[in-house]
Amino acid sequence: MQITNTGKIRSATLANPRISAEFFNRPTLRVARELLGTILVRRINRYKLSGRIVETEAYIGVDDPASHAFGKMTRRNKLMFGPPGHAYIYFIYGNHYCLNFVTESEGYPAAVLIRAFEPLTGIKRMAKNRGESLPGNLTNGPGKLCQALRIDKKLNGTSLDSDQLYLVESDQEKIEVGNSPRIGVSRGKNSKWRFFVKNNPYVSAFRGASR
DNA sequence: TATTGGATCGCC
DNA sequence: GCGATCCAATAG
Repeated sequence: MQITNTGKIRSATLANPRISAEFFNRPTLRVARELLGTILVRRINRYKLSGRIVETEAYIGVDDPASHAFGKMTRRNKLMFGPPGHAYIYFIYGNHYCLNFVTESEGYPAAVLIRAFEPLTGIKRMAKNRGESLPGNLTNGPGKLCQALRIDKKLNGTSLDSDQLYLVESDQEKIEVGNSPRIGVSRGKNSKWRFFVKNNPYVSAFRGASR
């Protein structure tokens, strides 16, 4: 713990530790599960937006037919082949961005999609970014989350060591985790690679598909 | 160069 | 349940 010369405790020393790139250099299913409950922080200038991750999905290897990395490396997916602990962001359906974190060792293409988080700080600003007032409808879906946090292609490839986007450990008690097939995929429906915090109201809305 | 379909969302 | 909207990948 550091004390400044005015006797104040530095707030940085009180903050929970950051999650390092090593956390992501592990099997993707484990990373996807263990990301639940951690805190995602987005800093825009001096503003801090943060929330607790409550829903993720894993995309693993060139044999996963639902993954962008299915088959081979392309211009879009090449970050998935890169080093772990970086953001992979893509644009989809002509309207939305999706945020992923690259996992596993360099050369093996895998990532975890962040589908939803529970807003903690900067909620008013997230609401403004979304043009939406209902707190439960700000970040309960991958496209909504990116809109609320102003995440777009400019952050593609950002390291989680950066100050714009990073993760910190949470001190919350244990959570109950559920899993299911991934949402919105046309192939790879048999793999139950979606993970979510049970009974958390900020998990994405059910859409006929799975839960 | 043209075509096709998508890790979504909001509204009908 | 459906259309918006545009980019990336693939086929030609």
